[in-house]
Amino acid sequence: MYTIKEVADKMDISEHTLRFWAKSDFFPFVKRDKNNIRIFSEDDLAWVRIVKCLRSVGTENKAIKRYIDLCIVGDSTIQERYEIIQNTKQKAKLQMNELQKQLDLLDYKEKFYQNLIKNNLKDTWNPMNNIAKEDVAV
Amino acid sequence: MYTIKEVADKMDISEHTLRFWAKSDFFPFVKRDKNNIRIFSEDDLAWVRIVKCLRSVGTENKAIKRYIDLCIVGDSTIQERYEIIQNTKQKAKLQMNELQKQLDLLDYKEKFYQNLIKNNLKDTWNPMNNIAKEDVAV
DNA sequence: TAATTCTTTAGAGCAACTCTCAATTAAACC
DNA sequence: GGTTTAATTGAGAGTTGCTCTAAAGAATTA
Repeated sequence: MYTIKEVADKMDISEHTLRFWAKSDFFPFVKRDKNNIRIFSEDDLAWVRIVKCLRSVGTENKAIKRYIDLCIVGDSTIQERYEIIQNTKQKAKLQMNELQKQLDLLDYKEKFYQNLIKNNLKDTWNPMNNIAKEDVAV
Repeated sequence: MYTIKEVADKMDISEHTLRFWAKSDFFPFVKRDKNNIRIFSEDDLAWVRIVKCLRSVGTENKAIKRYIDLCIVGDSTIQERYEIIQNTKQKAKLQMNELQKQLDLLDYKEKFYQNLIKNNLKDTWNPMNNIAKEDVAV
């Protein structure tokens, strides 16, 4: 059993965000103690985990709520939930490819600056051509 | 030479976003034609590319503007720009790891639902335990 | 000439946080 | 027992980064 702060630390999500998510009905089964304090069970942590997962691959909060509502309905929604997970996975893979491309560009940039520094070169940039020619590639 | 729409198509960024970035002074060298229409050169595209890169790994717009201003200053800022790129690359790598973890969870979820469907099983979820036990792992 | 298309700017609207603050309660200290 | 300290709560204001709308002005097309 965890307080919201413990969940925040454990899952690396801010308390503010967890409260915002709670207010958005993302954790419909979290109980309160006699002082109205939220107490997360291990099962509740699994909900936090899937919400964090969906959110961190860009799923809109409205769609997350939809998924949660489907879970609550039960068996009859298994197929739809499966499709949501499939589509989300597909989106996440595209994000991977995109992120790798950006990493490649950062890599190129890093080497570009390394070369300038190592050889004590001047940046060939000037206001007339906007950017160093060597810097345009990739 | 490209209009903003052509840049939008070419770079897969919305016109709205490009205009917002332009208003944020991210493209200080884009010229206008006699009708005040923005004309992006190939060099300007390189700026768009690096802005897109920094943005898509989560760099704040204020920090992007700082990087651009450093570029404009010229040679004396090469070291600082190098460090920005290094730090950004590091951040992007962490994002890769995180994204891979979320992909792993989606993978697990996908198989979980596949199994339910294939074997015509019922979701063991019920309101008393919040979530299917099989669904808690990872 | 009129309608349509494209671009422009200003500014409203929106999603998803992020932060502040006052109220409540509990625990720790004097 | 009284009081400072710490944690949690909800309401609501503020922020970031878009996203969309609307009106104005050219240019192209019918």
